[in-house]
Amino acid sequence: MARPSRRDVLLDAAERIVRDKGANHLTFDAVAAEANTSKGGLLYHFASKDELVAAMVERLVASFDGSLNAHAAADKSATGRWTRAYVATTAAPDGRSADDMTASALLAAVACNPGLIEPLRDRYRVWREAAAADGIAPEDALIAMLAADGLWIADLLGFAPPTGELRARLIERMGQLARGAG
Amino acid sequence: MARPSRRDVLLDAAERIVRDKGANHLTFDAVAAEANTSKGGLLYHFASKDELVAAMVERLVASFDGSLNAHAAADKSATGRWTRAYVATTAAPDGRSADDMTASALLAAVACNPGLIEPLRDRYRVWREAAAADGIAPEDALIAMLAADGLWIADLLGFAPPTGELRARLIERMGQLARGAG
DNA sequence: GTTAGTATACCGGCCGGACGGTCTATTAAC
DNA sequence: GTTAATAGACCGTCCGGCCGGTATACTAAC
Repeated sequence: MARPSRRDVLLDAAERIVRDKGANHLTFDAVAAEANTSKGGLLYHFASKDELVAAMVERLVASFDGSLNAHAAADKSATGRWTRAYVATTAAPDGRSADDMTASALLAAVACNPGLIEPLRDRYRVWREAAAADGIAPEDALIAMLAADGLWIADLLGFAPPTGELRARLIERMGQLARGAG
Repeated sequence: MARPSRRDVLLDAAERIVRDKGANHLTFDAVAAEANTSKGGLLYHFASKDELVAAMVERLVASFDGSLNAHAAADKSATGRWTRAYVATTAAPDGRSADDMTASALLAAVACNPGLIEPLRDRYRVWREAAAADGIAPEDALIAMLAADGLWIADLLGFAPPTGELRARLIERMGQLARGAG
């Protein structure tokens, strides 16, 4: 991975702030300090707070889409491919919970300006369509995706996220649904 | 227990603010104005913002628990009872759900002070235990619950929430899982 | 039944600090 | 020397929280 651009460094800092201190502590001063830069330098790259948060969301969407496509491309079976790719991208196996980076973008957006998640909504429409045309029962594909989202939220907010063997069986079960073997 | 109604009026106002304007617009001034009262009067009931948000979370937990127990009590079959109760409480049949309270309290807590959702975490541990001892495969119970959460999030954030017949089939499918007929 | 005392509920001005955003100066790169 | 990038002082506003004061209601002494 090449040296991250200044933009990415700043976005990383913003995400760390949200993760460690909460979305309402996402301020220019805090982000600049976290990134060891100045407010002016930060403002040069993101002219407003909405712009900063929008960039966080944009990066999250790109990252998720990339992972989704990679999983789908590596999947040999066509049946339920996109559903499996979605589940694999969203639901972390164990230990390492869902990546805080994507969570930060989402939390920052809903706290700061709910309209900023519109790009995510657009992508969701596409992802759902892909899963609906995946060759398996649409409601099975949907259950697998929604359960993956639920697991991600449970990890993120600490809502008794399943661990160990139960988690493994859960993810295996989601895979079953995505294979049309519900 | 009969809480003083004024408290509930103020909490209702706070929820409306979060729902209509976003979590970062939840201010004392805004809540007081929304409730047609004064900032001082509001501060009399909630000495700090954390206290206000904590009360929102507390009310949400009580409400959810009440609905959960009501559904469970009305369920004739013991097998998968708590799983079904959880799904029924969380996943709205169609259209808008009565979960403004959950959404507002959760968003406010996450934005304001993530530590304030601790009571919710505690309850989740209990809910999960109930579902795990529900007489059906634990991973099936878990999938149903997580999918219900995922559906709720999709509704809340507008992530292509399923509607109409697909949604009906989805909820029916969750019911199947909760009956042990996965 | 009036008076004094006390508790509850509420009002709204005010302060200090934080925040989003602007502006000008400075440095780095080529 | 021009441009990209960074620095940081500064401004107006907003926000959380405090505080002095008011109104009502209840109690009890006399």
